[in-house]
Amino acid sequence: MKDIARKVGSSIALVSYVLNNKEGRVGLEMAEKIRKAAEDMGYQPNLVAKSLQSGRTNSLGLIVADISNGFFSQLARDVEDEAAKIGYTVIIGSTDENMEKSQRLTEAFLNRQVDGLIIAPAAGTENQLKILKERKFPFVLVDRYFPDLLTNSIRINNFESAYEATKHLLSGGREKVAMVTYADSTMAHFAEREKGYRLAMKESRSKPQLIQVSYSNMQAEMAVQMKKWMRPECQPDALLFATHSLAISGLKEIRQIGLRVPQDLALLSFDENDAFALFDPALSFIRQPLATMAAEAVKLLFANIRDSSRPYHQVVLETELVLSEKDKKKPAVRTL
Amino acid sequence: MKDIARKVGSSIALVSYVLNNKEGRVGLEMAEKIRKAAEDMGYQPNLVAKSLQSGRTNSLGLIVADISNGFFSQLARDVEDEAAKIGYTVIIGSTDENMEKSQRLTEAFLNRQVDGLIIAPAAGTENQLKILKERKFPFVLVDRYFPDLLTNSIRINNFESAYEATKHLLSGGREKVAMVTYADSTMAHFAEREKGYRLAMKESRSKPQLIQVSYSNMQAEMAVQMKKWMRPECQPDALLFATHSLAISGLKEIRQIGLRVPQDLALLSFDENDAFALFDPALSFIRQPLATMAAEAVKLLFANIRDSSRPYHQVVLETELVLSEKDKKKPAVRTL
DNA sequence: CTGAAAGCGCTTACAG
DNA sequence: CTGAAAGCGCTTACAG
Repeated sequence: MKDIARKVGSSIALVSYVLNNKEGRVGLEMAEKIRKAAEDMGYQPNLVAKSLQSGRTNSLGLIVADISNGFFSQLARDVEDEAAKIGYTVIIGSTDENMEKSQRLTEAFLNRQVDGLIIAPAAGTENQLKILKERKFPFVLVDRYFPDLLTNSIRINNFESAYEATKHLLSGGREKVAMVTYADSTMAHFAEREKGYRLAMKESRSKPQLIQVSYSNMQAEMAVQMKKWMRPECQPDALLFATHSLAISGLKEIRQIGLRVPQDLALLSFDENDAFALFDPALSFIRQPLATMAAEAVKLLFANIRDSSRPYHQVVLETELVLSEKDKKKPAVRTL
Repeated sequence: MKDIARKVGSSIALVSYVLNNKEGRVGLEMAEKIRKAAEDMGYQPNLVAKSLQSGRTNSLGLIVADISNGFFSQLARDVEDEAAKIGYTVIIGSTDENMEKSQRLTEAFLNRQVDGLIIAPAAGTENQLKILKERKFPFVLVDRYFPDLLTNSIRINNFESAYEATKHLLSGGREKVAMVTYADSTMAHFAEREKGYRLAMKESRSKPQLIQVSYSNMQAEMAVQMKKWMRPECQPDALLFATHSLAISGLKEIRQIGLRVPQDLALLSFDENDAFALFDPALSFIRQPLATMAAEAVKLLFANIRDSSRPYHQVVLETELVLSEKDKKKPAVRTL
């Protein structure tokens, strides 16, 4: 800008006005000269300087468990596209479900002066969120949330989704439907999925059975659990997976053990994944509306950025039970 | 910093020195007071101001085709981890293989004053890269590269990988190995994969056969192509997929058509994917060393940032042919 | 219609 | 050992 001003013999202020299209104030002739010089010299604004001045960076932080996880990478992509529409850039960080990493990421992003955060919070991060609330810093939770902490949030109807999915499995003539979920998870969205499952089981007078593995040692524990449960004398006849990661991990073991699907075992999972379509038979699954989730998250966040004392909004989205061809056509019959 | 200075009754300069541990110059007593005040007041540095002053943002831009693609999301995760080690934050953008989007992203990232870029360049973006070169802006290409444009780059040995993979398919008693790749792609890495395939075919006196689909309309074209080629009279007995996206798309059609793997068709793909392990039989694949790729990319970029006239480095990494159990045990026999 | 000046939050030579 | 000052590249009241 300094160079442009020197070249056309004006003040830096005028250059700023023209280049920001605030030129009610600037002479037409001068404006034209400035625009031309800027073009010729290939002027590109320094957004860092702009941010320091304006207090806004037009960037937002996205904090997820793991960006290499297909669920979050798709969400990230959708957030990227939504953010781009309003001129925002996205910085991404992965917590690995670890409180300390979450804390570090949050601080790093705040220091970088992001205008807001979209967070799929890790377990145990309520306090970090509370502090953000107290500071009136704009953020929106996605996927997960804390029932006791009022914030902006986007989530799916976890309870109903799990309930319907379990009902579907039961309606196929299955009785011993087990749910595969995370051990020792305190996250409300998993608890709700479990509750939905339990209610459906209760209504059909079946005994609920959880198969649990830890997040950090999933595959090894899945191997142990599957070997333990998939013996003829106690074997479930259907499994509901709480996430696609659990399903993929579980499918590997099921394949290994040599169980037949759906004869021995019917399967249904939360989330969508290429592997589900390619498994034989294709898995039915609960599709989350990720694009909508991203759009709503960005919308809420942006509204919160504009008005930091805006009331909290909670958006609950509906899922879709996507049945594979085989699941649609032939209600399963236990053949064991 | 101003508040801290006022509270302890020092100048802002001193606060800066102490908080940046450059305190050979500051009295011990004063230093201690400042540190305590900073702690009490919960001081967090404004990195935007720091960046404006220093001319460095400690952030890097990662430009890929699509962050929701498993290959790139894993790469992004590895880059994130490597960058974090040296205090860098990663901004991610997706080009959708589109030149204009690539241009916009590059400009946006430069305006945000990223210290450098890691780019999986889209076709036709040589000129954008040339401009970066002329400006001596630090960047590193990953995955793809342009043979006629000397830059920092990390890539795999595409030619040899495809050659070995094709050899493997041929060694199983197959003859009509076809390669599935992108139509009208001008990217060198795909050309090299094709060359490796062609050489292996030539050496075994087999006729090469390409099956090509476009990136933007992959699934629909894959359906057409697969129906066209997978008829008994002309059907290949093995397929080499140039990327995991092509493989997943192709597998869906193969499943649809009802071909038996490996009896009718042996399969092998570049890249790794959960779906490969869960397909029956599990697919053999060419594993790219993504973590190493990310580590080398960040290392090269960082060296380039420190020394912008550093000579260009080209790193070529080796891949690993990962054979599924079935591929290892029984060499396939044509049973059609 | 235009310019000089202050300021965003920090760093760092410079002078004492 | 410490403070006053200039400056990073921009924006925007203010005064003319």
